[in-house]
Parts: sequence; C-alpha cells; structure tokens
Amino acid sequence: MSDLKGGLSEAVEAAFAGLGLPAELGRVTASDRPDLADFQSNGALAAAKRVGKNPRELAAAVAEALAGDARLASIEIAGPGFINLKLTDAALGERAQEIANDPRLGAEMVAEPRRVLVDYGGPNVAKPMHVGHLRASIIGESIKRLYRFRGDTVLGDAHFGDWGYQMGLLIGAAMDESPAVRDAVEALNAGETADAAVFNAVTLADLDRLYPEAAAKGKADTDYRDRARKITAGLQDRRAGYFALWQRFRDVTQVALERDFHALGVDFDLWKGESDVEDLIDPMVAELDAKGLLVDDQGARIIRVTREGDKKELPPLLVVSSEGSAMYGTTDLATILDRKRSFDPHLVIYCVDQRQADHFEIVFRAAYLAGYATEGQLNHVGFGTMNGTDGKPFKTREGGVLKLADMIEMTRTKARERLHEAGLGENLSPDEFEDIAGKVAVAALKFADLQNFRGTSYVFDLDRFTSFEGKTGPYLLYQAVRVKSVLRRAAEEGVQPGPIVVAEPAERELVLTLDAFETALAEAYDRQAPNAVAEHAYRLSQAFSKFYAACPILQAEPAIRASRLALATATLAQLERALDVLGIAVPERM
RNA sequence: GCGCCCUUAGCUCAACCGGAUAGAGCACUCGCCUUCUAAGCGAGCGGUUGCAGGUUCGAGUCCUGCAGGGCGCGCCA
Repeated sequence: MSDLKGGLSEAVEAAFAGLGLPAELGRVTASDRPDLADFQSNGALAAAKRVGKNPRELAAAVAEALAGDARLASIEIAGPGFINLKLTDAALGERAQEIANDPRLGAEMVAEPRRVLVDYGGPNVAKPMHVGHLRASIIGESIKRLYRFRGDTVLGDAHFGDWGYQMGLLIGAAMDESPAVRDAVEALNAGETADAAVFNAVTLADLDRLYPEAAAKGKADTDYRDRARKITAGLQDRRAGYFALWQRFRDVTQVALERDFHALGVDFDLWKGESDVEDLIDPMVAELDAKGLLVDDQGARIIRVTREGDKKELPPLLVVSSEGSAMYGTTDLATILDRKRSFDPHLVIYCVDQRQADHFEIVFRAAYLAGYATEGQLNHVGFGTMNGTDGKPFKTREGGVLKLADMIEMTRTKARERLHEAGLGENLSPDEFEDIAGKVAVAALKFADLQNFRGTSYVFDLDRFTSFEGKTGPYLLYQAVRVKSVLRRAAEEGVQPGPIVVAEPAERELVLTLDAFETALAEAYDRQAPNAVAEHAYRLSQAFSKFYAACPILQAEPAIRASRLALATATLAQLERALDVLGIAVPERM
C-alpha cells in the first residue's frame, strides 16, 4: 500500500521512462497551487534542460501517456511545463477507506529496520536541570518515538553525567559543609567503618545549591581546584568514602529526574551514566595506545583528529589529562565502545545542544579512527537554545536558571487558569481536571518546541504557548477532544461508521491531508526533524475543523452520516498517532 | 584571529532534490453560535526573504563578498 503521492509518482515515472527520460524526474509532490490541482510533477522542466527540448511538449507527451489513468479527473499542463494532476472523488474515497482500515493510518515502515540508540545528552548529577535539558528530552523523545513507529528498534539512554571533575567539586563542597559527612567520608576512605546513613541527609536541594558555589570557587581558587581534582582521582580509584557519598548524589538525582521527565511524558529505556563505562577506560586507553593513536602532548595523552581539507584545525581529543584523569571525551569514547558491545547500533543519535558540535565531531573522529564505529554511524542532532523574550538564553526573572520541575509546575498553573477562564472541566472530578491540566501543559510545552525546526533557537513565551487559540498544543488537543465528543455521541445513538464517499470540498481537503501523513513522517525521519510531524498534526486539525464546520456529521442522511463518521474516526486515530509521535497525549474530554 | 550557525510580514515561526501568486499563528478589521465542544470557522490587512553581486529558463533555497546577531575554539562537562 502506498499513499497517493507514491502511487502517482510510479505512474508519472513510468511515463517519463516510456519517453526515454530518467524515471526519477517523474516524482510527484503535493500541489503548490491547491486551487489548480491536487498534485504536480515538475519533471518536464528538469528533463527539458537535460535533453534540450521544449518543456511544455515533454509535459504534453507525459500527459498523453497518463490519459488512461482512472484515478485522474484531469491532467493539465500549466505555466512553463508543470503537470497538474487532479484526482477523482472516487480515488480519494478509496484512499480514505484504505487509511481508515489501516492500523498504521496510512504510514509505511522503513524497508530495512535498524538498531538505533538515542542519547538524550545527559542530565548531570551536579548541574541543575535547565531549559537545555527540556529541549533535549522533548526532541529526543520525539525522535525515539518516530524511529520506533517507522519500524526501527530504538533505545533511549538518559546518559547521566555522573562522573568526573564536577563530582570531585561536589564531594569536596559537601564535606566542607557538614563535619559529619566529612568524618564519615574520611573514615571510609581510611578503611574504617562509618555510618553511611549520614549521607542520606544530603538532598537534591543541597546539590543544586552547592554546585554553583563550588564551580565558581574552583575557577577562582587554584588550591580549591587542585583538591577537587584529587578527590576526582580518588573517586575514580573507588575510594570507599568518596564512592559512597557519590552514590548518594546519584540516587537522589535520579529519583528527581525520573519524576520530572515522567511528568513530561519522557521515559528512558536505559539509565546509564558516565560511571558505567569507568571500568572500560583503562583497557581502552591501553588499546588506543597499542593502535598507535595516542600521542603525548604537554603532559597529556591525546588523539589527533585533523583531516585533510579541514577549514580549521580541530583540537585533539584529550584522552588522559596531565593529572592522569579521564576526560569528558574519554567517557564519551568509552560509551561508544560499550554501546557497540552491548547493542551494536547501526546508528547513535546524540540529541544535544548545537554548541557542542565541535566536541562531537572530535569524539566521532576518534571513534572512527579507533574502529569503534564506522563513518556515519554517529550522528549529532543539534538544537538551538531556548531564549527568553529578550532574545537571550532563558533565565528566570531573578536571572537564575529555571529548574525543570518549576517550569512544568508553572505551565500546569497556567493551564489550570486557562481551563477555568474557558469554563471547562467544572463538572469533572478534581483528579480528572488535574490530569487534563497536566496534558494541556505538556502539549503546550512540547508543541511549542516541536513546531520549530530543531536547529533554530526560539523564544520561550509561556503566555503564548498556553494560549488556546492558534497554532498551539492546546488547540490540537481541543480538536482531538471535539472529535471524541462526536464519536461518543454517535455511539450513544447507535450510529455506525460505513463506507467512505467523498464529495464536498472540505472532505477532499481532509482526505488529501490524511494522505500526506506518510510524507510528513518520512521527511521527519530523514531529516531528524519532528517539526514535519508537528506541522502535519496542525494541518490535519485545521482540515478537520473546516470539515466539521462545513459538513454536519450526525445530522446528515444515513449513508453520508456513516461515511463522515468513518472519516472522523480515521482522522482522530491519525491525529492521536501523530501527537503520540510528538510525545503528546490526548485526554478523553476537556 | 579562525571556524560554525542565524537574519523571511509589526511579533513568533514555516517553506518537501532550486519551481507557479513565499505560507501559518498572534495582533488588528469585519462576518458566523435555537444545529455534533465558538479553545472554533470564514473574509480582510500585512513581504524588495539583511545588503550587493553571480549561476540558472527559474533562487528564501546554490556560489562569492559585505553588514548585523549568536555560538565554539586542549586539561569543566
């Protein structure tokens, strides 16, 4: 089964081939001029250039070859040589029926499913969650769902940043603050027994508070920095006190992260961290050395990754620092090795801020040199920053970093207000109302992000995102809920869906939009750009809304009523499916 | 200094290998609820796609230069 675009492409490509022209030129796309046609092919223009003939003559010859096609109501040549195709109502009705009967709602599967790992770019133990993590999780979750829906086997890994210098800083700061913690750490480090329960007093709030202070001190004070480095090395040597305290940091952080991410409808398959590959590092370094990739430089051990033709000189990958510790890039490299051994992915997608592009380029090149992946298997899918209304990276009114949990709560509060304003949900139970407010909040946040191409930065404006008018998440939920309401009423009245017959302009438009699902999914998949799916969901909602306004469903005469009910059912299913790919859930009512 | 990204309507953003008249939403103006959820629908207003060249039958899209903005550039992650 293929969509209308695909089916027509085959016919037009065959017509091109029949004229001795390259078949691929016959590719059909949705029409740029819906007033003139449903679909178009621009191939005659390109072909004319290649063979030196008049494009309109070539187009006419193609049109003649297509003349017998029963699907086509008209074939017209327009402008310099566009081939405009209009479908019969019958062909549209048939396709609508196909979509309605299809569990995948008209979406295809990839020909060769792959194993794909999505890396969400690592929330860190020490650093508070900021808006960058929101984008990574929203986009990463959507890419995971998209790839999965297309047929790939996909794992999402939170890839916790739980190792390295930041941990040394934090352990030192926690020890400075509490003599009890300090004594316990030192006792354990010395091989004595100590009550590790004192570590349980350390909370996530403590970490959030201590880290920025410690990081600032480490920058200003060399002694402080040296101590943190020594602690880091001690942690990497598994000294019992450091290790036990570190474990506590990790636990409190993971609990909070899981809660926050779950509230956003983001769930990870793997909660791996940088610490999980710690044991791989020494053997890996030895192996890199044996392969002759390591170079001693200024007391550190590096891998040079420059290539012929580089426009600028990339810094090398720093594998072992002059202090003897593993670096950020080292754990990334070890993670690549670990994933190759455990999952052997065809593709690893790093969903991380665009600003880290150079870092990933360096790590990837090192991995290719080491043979841990083959060229092209590692893919950095970068995204822009989320800015405040002043155009600068988003900050709270006080100038601080907004925590993810606070942002979610802020959005929920806004959602509740909006629901009250609209007088909605007043006769629902408090639990259901809260559930709806949560879904509205998630839809608002996610759709606002995903409707933009991931690579561009965008402005975070909560009032706009939670608005229930216009191109927003709540609008999409409203449309879906409205269909559910009609279907519920139909069920109460015992009305059954029946064969789909297309007649009205609004019905034609709706079916053409339903048919475009596959195109949107394929584009999103190929470009790793969920905004194509977001755009489709919005267009589908709009097309339905027009249909809803123009074509009464339950009041229509029985045959038409059955047809429109079937169309509405298929629309809802596809809309929910598209929203699901975006990670947005729809309530039953609102 | 070197490199990467960005600049599209008053604002926020789209635009499928280069195709016809560059599209949405917000804001603003007007019309539509005794009929399935008006958080909706319809109509209108709004553009020298930062600037200057080039390639092409055809450029927001490709190339060159310039201006403005953002980001990155070895021992943090």
